[in-house]
Amino acid sequence: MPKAQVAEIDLKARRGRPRDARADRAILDAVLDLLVEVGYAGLTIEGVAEKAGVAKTTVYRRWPSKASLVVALGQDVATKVRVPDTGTVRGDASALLRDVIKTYTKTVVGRVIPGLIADMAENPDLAEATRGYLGTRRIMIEILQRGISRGELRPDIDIELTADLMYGPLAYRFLISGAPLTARFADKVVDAALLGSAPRT
Amino acid sequence: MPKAQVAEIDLKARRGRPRDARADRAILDAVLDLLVEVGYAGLTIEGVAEKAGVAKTTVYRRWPSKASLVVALGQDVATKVRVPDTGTVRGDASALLRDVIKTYTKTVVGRVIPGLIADMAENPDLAEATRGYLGTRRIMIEILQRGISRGELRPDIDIELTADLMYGPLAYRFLISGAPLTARFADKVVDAALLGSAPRT
Amino acid sequence: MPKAQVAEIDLKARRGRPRDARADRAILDAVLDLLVEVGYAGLTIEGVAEKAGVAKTTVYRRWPSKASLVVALGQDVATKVRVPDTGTVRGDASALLRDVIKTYTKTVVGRVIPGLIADMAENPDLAEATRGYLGTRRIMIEILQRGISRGELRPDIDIELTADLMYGPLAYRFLISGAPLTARFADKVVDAALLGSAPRT
Amino acid sequence: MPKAQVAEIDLKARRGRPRDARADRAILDAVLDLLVEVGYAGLTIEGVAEKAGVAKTTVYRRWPSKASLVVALGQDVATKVRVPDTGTVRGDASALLRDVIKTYTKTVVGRVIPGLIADMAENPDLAEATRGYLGTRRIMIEILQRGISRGELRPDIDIELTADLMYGPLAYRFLISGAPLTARFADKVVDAALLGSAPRT
DNA sequence: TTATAAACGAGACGGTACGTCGCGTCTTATT
DNA sequence: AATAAGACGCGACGTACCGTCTCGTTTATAA
Repeated sequence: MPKAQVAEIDLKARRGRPRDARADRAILDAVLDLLVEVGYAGLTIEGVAEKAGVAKTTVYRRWPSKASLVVALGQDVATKVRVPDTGTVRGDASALLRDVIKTYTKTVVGRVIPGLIADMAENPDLAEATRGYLGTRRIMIEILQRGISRGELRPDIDIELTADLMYGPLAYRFLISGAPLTARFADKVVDAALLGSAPRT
Repeated sequence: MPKAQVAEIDLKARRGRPRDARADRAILDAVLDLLVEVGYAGLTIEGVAEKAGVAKTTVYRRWPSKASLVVALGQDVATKVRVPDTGTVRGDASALLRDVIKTYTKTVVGRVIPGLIADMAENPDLAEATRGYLGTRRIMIEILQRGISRGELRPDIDIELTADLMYGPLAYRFLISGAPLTARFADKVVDAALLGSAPRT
Repeated sequence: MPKAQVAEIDLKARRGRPRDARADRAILDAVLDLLVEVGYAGLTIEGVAEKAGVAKTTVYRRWPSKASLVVALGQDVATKVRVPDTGTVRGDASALLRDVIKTYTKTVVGRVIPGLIADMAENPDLAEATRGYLGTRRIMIEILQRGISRGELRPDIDIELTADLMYGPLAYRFLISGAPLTARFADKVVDAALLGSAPRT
Repeated sequence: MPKAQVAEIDLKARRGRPRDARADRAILDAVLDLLVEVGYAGLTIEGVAEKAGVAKTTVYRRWPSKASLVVALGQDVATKVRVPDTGTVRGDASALLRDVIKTYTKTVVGRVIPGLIADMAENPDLAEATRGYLGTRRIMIEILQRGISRGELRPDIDIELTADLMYGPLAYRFLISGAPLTARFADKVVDAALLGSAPRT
C-alpha cells in the first residue's frame, strides 16, 4: 500500500468524494497485464488508463509517472520472501539467491528491471522507493548477521561487501553480460563470497 | 576494428554516391555533445540531426535508433584501454577496476549506461554490439590468465567467475544500490575475488 | 446549415472538455490566408497549424485532410448568394452566371477549385460535401422553375439539361480550355441554353 | 513524340552515349501501369523509376515532373480518333461525344484528368501541352465547319460557342456534379447545342 | 585508337510534410 | 473532492518523396 493512503486514513476528515479504491486495483491490475503483454518500454499511462477502464486523470492523481506506477505495483505484489532457514549460512544464502534468480528469469520482474533502472538513474526518489522493496539484499544481510551470532562466520567480516559479492555477479550477468543465470551459478557465487568468512581455527 | 568496416574496404566496389564521411563525424560529434547536455533519455534523433546540421534521413540511413547511435559513438571513441602491467595480478586488477570506476563516475559514459541497458534488454543485437566494445572485462580475463602463467594464481580457478566477482559488485553499486564507487572499494573487491586463488604452498 | 451541426446542438450533453471555438476560427482564418498566399497546392496542414497558433493535432482532430479543411472554410464563408430577380429568366440567369464568373476569376475560389476537384475525384464524401454548398446551380434551377410558373418558359423543358448547358461551358473554359470568362460570354451562353425554351406561340 | 526528340534528330551530330529508347518505353509503360494501379495522385516518380527498372535520374533527364510524364504518355498512346463521318453533323457530333464519354468513363484517362487539371492550373506550359493532344474538341470544330460547307448549318453560327455547349456539359458532369455520363446524354446535348444552327428556311 | 562526352545505375543528400503517438495539463459536467 | 471524458499544446516519431548531387560504368562518336 502506498504511503498516501495511509495518510488518508489518518486525516480521515477529508471532504468531497472519496477516492474509489476499485480504481487503484483496476489500475495496478492493468499495469501488470500490460507489463506482461508489452513490457516496460511499451507501457504507457494512456494504455493503463484505457485497460483499467479509468480516466487518465484518475491515474495521474495517484501516480505521477510510469515508473512510480510500476513501483507501486511492486510494493503491492511484493513477494513476501520468507527468510530461508536451512541451518547454515551457506544453505540460506544459496536458497535466497536461487529464489532471486527464479524471480528474474521466470517472472515479469525480469522484463521490468532494466527499464526501471534507466528511470532510476534520472530520478533519485524513484531509486529510493525501488530499493526499499525490491531488494532482498537486506534479507541476505540478516542471514549473514545470524551466521555471525551463531559463530558460523567471523565477526569482523565486511557484511556489506559480502552481500555485494553475491548480488553483484547476478546483476552483472542479468543486466550486462547476458550469461545464463543458473542455480549452480548461485552456489558458486555463495561459496566464493564466503571464502574468507570462516572463523579462524 | 569492427568487421563491418573491414568488409566495407573489401567490397570497395560500392555503387552509387558514396556516403559522406563528414556526415558520420558531424553526427557522432553531435551525439556526444548532446549526451553531455541532455543525457541519454533526453537524446533525440531529431536533435542529433539538427545539431549535426544534417537531414534526419541522413541519420536514419546510418543508424536505426538512438541506442545504435550511442553504440557507434562508443566504438568510435572507445578508450583504447591499455592493459595495466604492475607486476602482480592484484595490482593489475586493481588498476583496471579503478579505471573503470573513474570512467563511470567521471565521464558521460556513466550517464549513458543505464539507458543503454534498458534498450539492450529489448534488442539483443544491440546488446551484442555493446558488449563487444564496452567491456573491459576481457582485459581482466587476460590479466587473470597471465597470473596463471606466471604461477601467481592456481591454474584451476574459475576465471569467468572471478571476473564476475569483480565486475559484478561494481555494476551492482552503480546501477542498483547507488552506493559510492571508490578506489578503495575496487581494492576490497579485488582482494575478496582473489581470496581462494593463491597457489597451494 | 449542415446536419452535423444541428445534431451537435441536440446532443448538447457532450462530455469532456468542449472544443475551443477559437481554435476553429483561428484555423479557418489561417486556411483562408494561406490559400491567398500559397494556393491550394501549397497549403499544408502543418502550415495551417502554425499560422493558426494551434497544435497540429488540434487541426487533425477536426479535419482529416487539407481538402476537408478547405470545404469547411467554404461552408463557413459560403457566399449567401441572393437569388437575382430582374423580372426575366434571361436577366436572372445572366446575372447569376456573371456572378459566378466574378467569383471564379476575382477571388481565391478560383485558385482553389482545380485542386479541390482532383481531391474530390478520389474522395466521394468530399465531393458530396463540396457540391452541397459550392453549387449555385440549384439557384439556377430555381430561376428556371420560376420561369415556367410564370409562363415564360415551356413547362416541358429539361431543366437539368438547361442548367448543365449554362454551367458546363463556364466550367469547361475555366478548368480546361482556359479561354477568357467574360460577362459577354455568360450572356451568349444563356441565350443559347434558352433557345428552345420559349413557349409555343 | 516530344519536341525534344525531333530536335535531337535535327542536331544528329550529338556526341556521347545516345539515349536508350528502351528506357523511354519502359518508363511510359510503367506510368500506364501505375496509373491503373494507384491513380494519378498515387503516382510517384520514384515509383515509376522502380517499376521501369530504371534510375530516377534517367526519368528526370527526360521529364521534369509527374504531370509531364503523364502528358507524354498521353501523346504516346493518343487515341488516333478517327473523324466520324455519318453524313450529318448531328450524327458526327453525337458519335464523337459518345466516344469521348466512353474514354472518360471506361479508361484510365478518367482517373487521370482531375489530377492533371489541378497541375495544369499551376503550370501553364503543362496546360498548353495537355490541350494540344487531349482535346478532341478540334475535331468537333472540324465537324461543324464541314456542316457549314455542306449547307447543313448556318454560316454565321458561333462555332466556338457551339463546341463549348457540347464539351462543357460533359466536363461539368464528369468533374463536378458527378451525374452519369451516358450516350443518351450526349445526344441530348448535341441536339440542344445545334438548336439554333439550322439554316433559315 | 584513343579521347571525350553523354547516358546510365545506384544511391546519398538536405528537405518538407506526412499522420500518429504519448505526454502532462486543462476544462467541463456528473457523482 | 473525485471521476469520466476528452480537448489542448507539444515534441518526437519513423516514413515517403522530392529534386539534386556524386560516383563508377558503359557506349557512341570525333579527333
